[in-house]
Amino acid sequence: MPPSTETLTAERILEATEEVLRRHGPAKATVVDVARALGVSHGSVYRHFRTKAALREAVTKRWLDRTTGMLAGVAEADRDPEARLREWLAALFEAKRRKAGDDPELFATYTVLTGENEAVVEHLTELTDQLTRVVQDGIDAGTFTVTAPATTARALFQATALFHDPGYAGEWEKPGAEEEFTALLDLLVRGLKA
Amino acid sequence: MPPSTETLTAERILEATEEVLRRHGPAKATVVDVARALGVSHGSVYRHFRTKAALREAVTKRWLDRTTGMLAGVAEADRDPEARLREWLAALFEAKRRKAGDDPELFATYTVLTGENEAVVEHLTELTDQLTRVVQDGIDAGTFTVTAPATTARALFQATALFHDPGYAGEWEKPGAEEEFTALLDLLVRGLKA
DNA sequence: CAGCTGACAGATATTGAAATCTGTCAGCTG
DNA sequence: CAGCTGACAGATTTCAATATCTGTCAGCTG
Repeated sequence: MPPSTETLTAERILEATEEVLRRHGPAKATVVDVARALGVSHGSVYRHFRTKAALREAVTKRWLDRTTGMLAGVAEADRDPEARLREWLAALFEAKRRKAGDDPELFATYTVLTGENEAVVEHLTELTDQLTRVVQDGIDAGTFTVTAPATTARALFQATALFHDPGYAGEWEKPGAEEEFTALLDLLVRGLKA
Repeated sequence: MPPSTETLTAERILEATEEVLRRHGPAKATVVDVARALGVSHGSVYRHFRTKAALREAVTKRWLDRTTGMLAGVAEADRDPEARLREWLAALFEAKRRKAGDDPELFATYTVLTGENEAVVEHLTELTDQLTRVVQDGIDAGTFTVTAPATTARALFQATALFHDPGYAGEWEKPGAEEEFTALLDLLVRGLKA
């Protein structure tokens, strides 16, 4: 609507794309819609993003990076490793649950987007790397008695998939979910400390 | 094709339905197809199953019960609880992986069917009940030091979702899958024995 | 008369023609 | 001339007409 006199930047296109996705959903959001929202021709959008897929990937990466950044803070906090591990996994669960609960349609939109992207692979790698660092610290501190931090971190991440994989979003608001998460976390921490 | 002279039974209808599902897939398999395969009118099928959904549910239940029965044998074997637990989870993973690998289309068909049914809830309950018995035996034998067998069994089942939930079937044939499964199982068993 | 048939109404799926979208590019504009 | 436009070809989506399916039931058949 606002034809705007500002220069057309990748950043402005990404913002407009998010808005169009929010309004129309992943199936109906078109590059033409994005151009219209910016008051430019769709050819201009293709000057900044080679394909529609590249544009969607960039928006997805942006969204995933917000979570990654938030969790990095929790992972690096200067506390004892067990508390940090518990806090990190709880923060991941809580962040996902909040997003899914607050705006289910937008969450569904991003679930579709992450499903069609390769960007999500890097994201998962980054998250398990953060977890690996926490596990390593726990080993160094003598709290955890496991030997392979990277393998263990992957196992922890996979074991808690039910509480962060978007495919299970429907389970997150059920009554016993919090208790089940705690029970699982307790079992895993027992395993780490042996 | 064979109009058959035998009586029309629920069992024969279920077999024909499985065959039609195998041939046409879940989206295109119709009650008319099933009737045609049996050489009867579709009205006759409705004499045995009130709705198409009921028919599909019966076929699904049948399929799920095969796995449940197989695992019951593993769960009841007279061995030490830790070995039984490992064997049970490995058998579950192996059974799913084999089904998905041998006939991906049929597996996809049943994945759709289980997704639309309530029958799957009972199935999951039955499986966690089997696991609970193994955990209980482990506690009784003094091998496992956890306290709540049912809660722990649910945690174990959820933690291994990546290796039995059809949604992750694509991961099962990847190179490191077996090692990741073992790593996770080791961590969980450590937790049980504390 | 128990069990099956086939016609029927309303719901759902298929189809193909028309509309829209993606990605390109020659040329316009400031 | 750097950046934008708008027309275009081919791919994809939409939409409405048509066909098929689901579930019922009155009546046929052995």
